[in-house]
Amino acid sequence: MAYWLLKTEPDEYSIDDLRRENRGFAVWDGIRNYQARNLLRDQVAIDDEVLIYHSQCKIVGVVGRAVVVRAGYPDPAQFDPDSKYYDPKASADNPRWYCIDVAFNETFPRPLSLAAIKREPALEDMVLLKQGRLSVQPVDPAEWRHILQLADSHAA
DNA sequence: GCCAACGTTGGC
DNA sequence: GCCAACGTTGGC
Repeated sequence: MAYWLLKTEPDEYSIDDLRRENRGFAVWDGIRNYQARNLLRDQVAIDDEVLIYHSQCKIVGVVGRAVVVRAGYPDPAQFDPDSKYYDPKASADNPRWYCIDVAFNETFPRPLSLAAIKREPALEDMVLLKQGRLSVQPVDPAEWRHILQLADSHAA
């Protein structure tokens, strides 16, 4: 059982979009970075828990959480010529990119902003702060607990 | 919109 | 395999 952080741009796809998914889950596709791909393919497992992070927006930060309902499998978008995620170098025999399925769990009463995360000594080693550009990243169990506590205390 | 950081590409 | 050029990400 592991913890992850997934980035998304809310203008493209937000946690509200995830909450409203008719099927009850989203295909987390379009990840086109090898380090993130390796995590999706090799590490992320069903029932792992996920922080949803909004980037490139007004309030940048962790906005809620979700759960992995299907482990890594080849991203169908890479085979679709009409998709912006199409990759002509990928084939069914030799897929390059992987996706997972995630289901909504909760939206925090208030987002935990990046600025607030940076203020927490307990979170100073988060991959988020060390490797800013990775869109799928591991979260340490202690970091996970700390973040949920902060999110709870914001509810008061 | 700017710009720093970082990932990818391609010539050699 | 190096490294410069280029493209993208993402905070501000």
